[in-house]
Amino acid sequence: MSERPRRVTRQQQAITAALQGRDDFRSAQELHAQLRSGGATIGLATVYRTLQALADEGLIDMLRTEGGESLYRACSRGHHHHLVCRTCGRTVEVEADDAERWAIRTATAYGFTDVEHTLEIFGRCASCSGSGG
Amino acid sequence: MSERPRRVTRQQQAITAALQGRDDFRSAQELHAQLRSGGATIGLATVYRTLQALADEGLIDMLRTEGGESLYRACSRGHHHHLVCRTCGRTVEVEADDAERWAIRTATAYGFTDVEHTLEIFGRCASCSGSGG
DNA sequence: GCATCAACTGAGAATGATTCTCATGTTCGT
DNA sequence: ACGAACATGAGAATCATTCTCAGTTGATGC
Repeated sequence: MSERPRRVTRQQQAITAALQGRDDFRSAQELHAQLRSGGATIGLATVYRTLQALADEGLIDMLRTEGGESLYRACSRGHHHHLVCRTCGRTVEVEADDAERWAIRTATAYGFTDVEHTLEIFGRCASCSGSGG
Repeated sequence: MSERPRRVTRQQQAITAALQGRDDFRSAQELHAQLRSGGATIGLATVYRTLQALADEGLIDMLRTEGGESLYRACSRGHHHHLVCRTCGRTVEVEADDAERWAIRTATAYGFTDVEHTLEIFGRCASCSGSGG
């Protein structure tokens, strides 16, 4: 349960910087491509490792698309959830205190411990609602 | 938006029967292995196709594990969510009317339409809490 | 019962994201 | 600067899922 010491490397700084620069979710693959095209020398494995480690420590935010792909984003506050536009990918951070409490209460009621939950809302945002149907 | 006509084949019946027989979630791979070891002649692709088609029509229930694997189960009622034990895999169906309403309300408040959501709760059930920690 | 045709099937290849391997490169403590 | 442990990265390996396409089978008409 204790976090291991982590060395400060050029690659990790590059990843962190790339995340800080923007506020949209990106996959490890995208991030890797962007870093490479930005001149950085970094391997895909390192991007995956670093993103997972950061997400693990709660330093960045992660969500999984319906296609099973993991997306990452620089994340601010503690625990929250996302409203994702399935057309343009825009995301809105939402706080889900109620839903959260409900999840924990429900799980506890059934005798479950060590409870975690995933909650993502997918839809079409106002800008994209007009187009395809 | 209209469901295509579907022929009644031996394979689909086998899959449906296998699902009806039990009440736990299984992956397409597991289901395939079970059908094969049960003497059925069925291909993996068919299992995947059929499960997806059934889930698509809402005839069976599907959830995605944290590892990104899709699990299926014969499903009764309409929309609901699951409480999954991460140790023994036991699942409890829970109704999440409140959480549901919250999700829709929140999404609508942000101008989103065509809203869907995923909500899974993972934890350790009472039977498994005693063991490993 | 038999022919016909389109939908269904299935073995294996293809795909695509993620993880693993392990030799090499870096960081950190001294 | 030195050494040792940790990090890196190119590419292979893994693993679930999807695709391909020729052969099979169910539904239908006669």
